[in-house]
Amino acid sequence: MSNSAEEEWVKKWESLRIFEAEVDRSKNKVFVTFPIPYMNGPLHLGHAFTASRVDSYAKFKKLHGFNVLFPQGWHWTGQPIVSAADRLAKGDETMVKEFREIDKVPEDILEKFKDPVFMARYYTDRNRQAMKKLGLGIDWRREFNTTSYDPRFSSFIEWQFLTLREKGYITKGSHPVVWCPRDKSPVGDHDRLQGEGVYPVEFRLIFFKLKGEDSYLVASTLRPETIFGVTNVWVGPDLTYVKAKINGKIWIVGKSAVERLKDQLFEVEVVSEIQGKDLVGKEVLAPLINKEVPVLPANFIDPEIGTAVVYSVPAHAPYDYLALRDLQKIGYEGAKGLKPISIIRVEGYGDYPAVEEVEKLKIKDQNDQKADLATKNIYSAEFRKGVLKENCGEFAGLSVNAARKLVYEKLEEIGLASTMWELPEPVICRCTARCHVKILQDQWFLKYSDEEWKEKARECVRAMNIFPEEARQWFLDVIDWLNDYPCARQSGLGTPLPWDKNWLVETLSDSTVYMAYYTIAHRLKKYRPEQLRKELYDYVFFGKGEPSDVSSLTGIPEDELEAMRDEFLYWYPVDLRVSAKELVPNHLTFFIFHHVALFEKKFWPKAIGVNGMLRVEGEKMSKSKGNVITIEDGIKEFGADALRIALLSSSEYMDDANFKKEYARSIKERIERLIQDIRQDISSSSEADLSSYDIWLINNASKVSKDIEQNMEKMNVKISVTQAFFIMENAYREYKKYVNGKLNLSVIKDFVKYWSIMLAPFVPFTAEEIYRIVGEKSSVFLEAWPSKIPYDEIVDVEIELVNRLVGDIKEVLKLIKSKPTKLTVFVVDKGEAEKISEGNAEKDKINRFMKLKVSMPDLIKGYVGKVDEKEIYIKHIEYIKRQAGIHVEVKNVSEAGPDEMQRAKNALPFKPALVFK
RNA sequence: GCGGGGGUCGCCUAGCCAGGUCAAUGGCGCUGCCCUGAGGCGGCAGUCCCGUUGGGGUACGUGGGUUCAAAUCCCACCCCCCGCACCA
Repeated sequence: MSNSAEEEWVKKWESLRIFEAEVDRSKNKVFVTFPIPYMNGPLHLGHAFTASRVDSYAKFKKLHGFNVLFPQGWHWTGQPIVSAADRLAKGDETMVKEFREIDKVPEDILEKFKDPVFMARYYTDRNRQAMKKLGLGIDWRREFNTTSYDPRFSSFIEWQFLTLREKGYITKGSHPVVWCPRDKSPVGDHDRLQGEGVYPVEFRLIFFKLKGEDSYLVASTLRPETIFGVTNVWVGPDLTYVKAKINGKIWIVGKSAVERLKDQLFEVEVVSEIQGKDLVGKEVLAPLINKEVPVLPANFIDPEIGTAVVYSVPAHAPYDYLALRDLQKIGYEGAKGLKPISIIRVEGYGDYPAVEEVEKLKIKDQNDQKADLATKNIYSAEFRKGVLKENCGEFAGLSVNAARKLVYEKLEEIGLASTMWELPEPVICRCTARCHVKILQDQWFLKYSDEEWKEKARECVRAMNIFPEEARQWFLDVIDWLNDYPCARQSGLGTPLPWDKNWLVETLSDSTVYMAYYTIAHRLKKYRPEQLRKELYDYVFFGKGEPSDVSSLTGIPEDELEAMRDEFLYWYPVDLRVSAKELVPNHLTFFIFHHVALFEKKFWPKAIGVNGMLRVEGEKMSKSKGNVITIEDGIKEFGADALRIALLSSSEYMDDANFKKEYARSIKERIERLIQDIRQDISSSSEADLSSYDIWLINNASKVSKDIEQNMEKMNVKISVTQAFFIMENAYREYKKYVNGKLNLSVIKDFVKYWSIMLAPFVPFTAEEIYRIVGEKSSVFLEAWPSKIPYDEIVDVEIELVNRLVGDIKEVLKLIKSKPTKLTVFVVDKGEAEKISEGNAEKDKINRFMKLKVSMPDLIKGYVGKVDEKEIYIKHIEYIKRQAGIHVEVKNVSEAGPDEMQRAKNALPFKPALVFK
């Protein structure tokens, strides 16, 4: 179908207000939602995939007489739109290129993109068009965007957060983040040049008192339990260290650690600087074991990690062993006599795992990259299976895992340990600065760690329908795992926190209960934002207060307030929300948390659908790969309906979907051919008496209709599309073959009309087109789903038997080499069939028949001996002849001549014998 | 590492929850024939191996097990994908 024909239908739906949802208490309602997409670019096929699934369900429900609400809003909250605008303003070439070439933004528009709000508005307009063209049945009157540029929506977010705070779900606290010291902001994964997936971990700081001095060399480690194997302490001879007063002690740490310690709320007062080489040679006291060990030089130390002081455990740490070996190789005096001390027993290694690994991997020295791998191997083996040896005092016999915690606690107790956050691997910001960990203070958190809150969320998940079922456990796991979440930011777009206007409600937090806002969004548009006070929402959502009071407070008429309350009570809860699986651990779970926090149980979400991620030609879509296909382009190339089928039938459950252009193209052609064929068939056929084939055709529609009903209830859209489109098409083609082109007009009209309705949820435009061909004038969406199409099983049995016979004939014809001109089909005599099926015949025959029966479909199994097989074949003799391509006659076995009997006697019920001549 | 999902006949994909109707669905590709001036489109047939009467053999990541019977259930292993928090 052409794009312009599709657009005509969009206009028609709008003029008929087909998808505008009004409260109607005579009908049951269904409220479905698709997450608001972020407006920093055009929507792509990933969005189209999920949105089409939602839409199919909505339309399916509508055809079942439900009053359906499917609204849509836009997400503007957050940093990326602002960042993109900034980069554009600075003339960032790759950014310009992306906007021009991938997003296809016209030049005159692009110039204005340095204004982020302009950009968001522009994409919102474009994407609304794209969604309309895709045929989504959205009630556009209820649209909004999520920032202060939509002040009505902002008033709703203010209500939400004030209410959450009142209920005790918001707290203030501090939190470690990956921090860029140059940008002075947290650095997420996507903002990094290097170090993706690196997160803060806790490094233990261990204090080694300098002999004869009142200061401590502070070593950092991930493995405090190894203190029992310490042989020396390493410093970088060329690095600069400082003496600093921290928490009442004098610490000696790398100079570059000072800023990091300060960012982690340590009060640092630098006293003096000291060179690493001046520390070398001193003696320090290892805590807990009270052993004097020397300070030695090493060059593997990264001054940007930890304190630039490392204590040495050469038995279990490859770098330590290598550094020691390097010193001993050059005959370094201070390293003489130092030997690894084995303290951990671990399966797969002897006493000195570090030595073994170094030798196995043939590591040259401490500058060899392979030492990293050796370290990882030992770390992981010892963590999982290691046990502390007898030389570890009271910790002997403990697992490494347990000892790590206990040793640290003991050290902390005696005041000789502390903790700092650190990045285990370098992280480089996009601005090229090296990042470190900063503890942010005075952050606002959503208390997802709250056990009572979690329990309510679990209760909601347990009661909900979740499609597919596998996703349920995932939600429960996420709820367990979830911790307090910082819900406000200081940059980007959004709604200011009502009680602390320096902060903006962040993007995953302001998109959790907006579905409630949809119910009244169109009514709020009549009022000024300042009228939309907390009391209004309290009344609409909680029924709190009197309409008269709220009316005098807000200036909104009482009847209008009641109408809003009515909308909410009618539409809520959300009956289905669908998204891709990437949103399970965040957005969808937050959606649950906020609902159970704010609303009473009857308004908790009813169902969530989760689908896989969409790939294009087997690859993940990304701007850098340049393989992003926008909805606009997809529609232009394939048409909305072909695009929808290609997407909807690309995956089921949580499997990743794969979009292939070639496939979409073939669907486009099929749709066009289908419409053409139907048009032609209807104009060229005429009325006739009802035949078995006619009934068979309608039977197919009947079965498909029921199958789709069952599958759509479980959000199994792929199989439903297959049924509605492919199975129906195949049945139709098969029918034409049976009747040899002589279609029965009223039968195909019925069939096609049923078909148009069954297609409507999936390919709305095609459905309308076909619906029109059978002579209907308005819209297929005003029809009712054909739930009660008659079904005649005996006809299906007939056709199945005929098909089995035809299949056998073809198989034999393929095998025999002679060219027969005539076929006689010998059918078991009627009484005989019953006897065999009752087990009253020759043993061999019964055995063969039992085997045959196992391989029979249930459909025909029950009819053995109960239908007149011979009569059936005679009835369909024309079709059988056509398929066989030779003359065919049907006889009973008892009618076989002597020359035929040898084969004829092999006939079984539902398996006639074939004699070719 | 932790959690979730997967591995099916050249490629993609159905079936697995409720074991027999499974040599296994559909599409693409490929082969032959028809249509066409030719090509595309379309139609028909075929596409694991063997087989002159509808049969047999081998197959559903690998290796075991349960069962009269396993792609389907159980166990172990290998491999792939997706999340893992200040990011939408």
